Amino acid sequence: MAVQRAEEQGDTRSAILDIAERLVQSRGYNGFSYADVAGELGLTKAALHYHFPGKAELGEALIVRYAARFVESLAAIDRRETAAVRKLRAYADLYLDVLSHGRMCLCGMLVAEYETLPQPMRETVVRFFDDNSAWLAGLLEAGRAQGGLVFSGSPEDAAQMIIGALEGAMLVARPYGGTERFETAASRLIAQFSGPSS
Amino acid sequence: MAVQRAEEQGDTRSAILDIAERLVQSRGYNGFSYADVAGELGLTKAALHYHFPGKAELGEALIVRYAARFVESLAAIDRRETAAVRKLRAYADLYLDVLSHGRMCLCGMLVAEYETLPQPMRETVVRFFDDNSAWLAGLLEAGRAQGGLVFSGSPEDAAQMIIGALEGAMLVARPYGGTERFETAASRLIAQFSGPSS
DNA sequence: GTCTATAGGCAGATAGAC
DNA sequence: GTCTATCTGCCTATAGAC
Repeated sequence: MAVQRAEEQGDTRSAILDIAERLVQSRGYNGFSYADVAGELGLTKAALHYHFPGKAELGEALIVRYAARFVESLAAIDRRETAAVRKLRAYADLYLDVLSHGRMCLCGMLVAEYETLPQPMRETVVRFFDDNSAWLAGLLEAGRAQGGLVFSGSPEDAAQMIIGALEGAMLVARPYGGTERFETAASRLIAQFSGPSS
Repeated sequence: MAVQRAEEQGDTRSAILDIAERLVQSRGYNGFSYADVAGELGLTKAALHYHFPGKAELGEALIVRYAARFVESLAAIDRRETAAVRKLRAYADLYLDVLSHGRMCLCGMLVAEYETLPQPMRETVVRFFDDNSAWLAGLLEAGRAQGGLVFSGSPEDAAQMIIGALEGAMLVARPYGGTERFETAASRLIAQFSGPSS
């Protein structure tokens, strides 16, 4: 059955991505190896090279999938929430969900190792932040127009500040365990953009 | 001359630390090697092992020196500035100075790789953040009492939020080059703690 | 203090059988 | 698709000469 073969192929590829994603999010791109992934999956390193020619292609695929899921999550927020403050909270909860699994944001981890990344990975990581910034800036601008959000300066600058604050809060929270540190920081951040009424 | 020998010994040791520090701040602990340092210094790898038995000891020494210098910078701020808002600005400028050399905060980089670090390095990295948090919390508390700073919640929570925001702003700013992104984010952050008068 | 030489291991990657 | 076998290179680290 061609369908089942395709599924199994997709399953192996997905399984590789799942394991590699977790390893990168916890140990970094330079902190994991093909041997690590193969060992967990019960395959050999050579089998991995069939699905991904090299570590650079695997890394690139990781970012592409992660970014696509993030974009979908943003679209889901737009469908689910109407109030700008609630959208902002939902955005922070995306980060919280990652941290609750003991992980760092994939792109936050990779941007730390930026200078060691192959060029294609660099560009895709930066695009992740640009996409996030654009979505957030749109949200902030609309929220200010509607009166639900209050802040000074440009929406773009505010968006970049929020992204940095959330990434940094995740980064520093991890060694302390749990999500308390992040949640406290995120709440304070959101409160700064909430109007006096809410 | 015993004195000169001691100086030269110290010089080599310092030179190793200088190069290794820059490499870790730009490439990460798992992104540099003894060969990199030895190559830049014009020595062999074996010579490095005379000064630092292993990579773990070198890494530990890096954090200890970096943290000591940071503590000294905090003391200098306390001597130089009186207004809490100006101290806060000076604190952010410590981060800005690092970024202006194209580097990430040493401990911000290491905390990303936390799970791969030897235990002694882990503890020293966490202590860096605890020390920063304590100094900042004291500053915030005094500033609020004197009326120069305005914020809600505990000084400790606010301090942790500030540290995370500054580390994250550095992290995300690097691939874009320059310091503009960081400065914009830092200014917005500080403004949030400034009273309406200033 | 620094060197040469070398050990032992793991990295990413490839060839070819099945 | 996955395997075994292997390659080349780099890694951290050590021994011993100078």
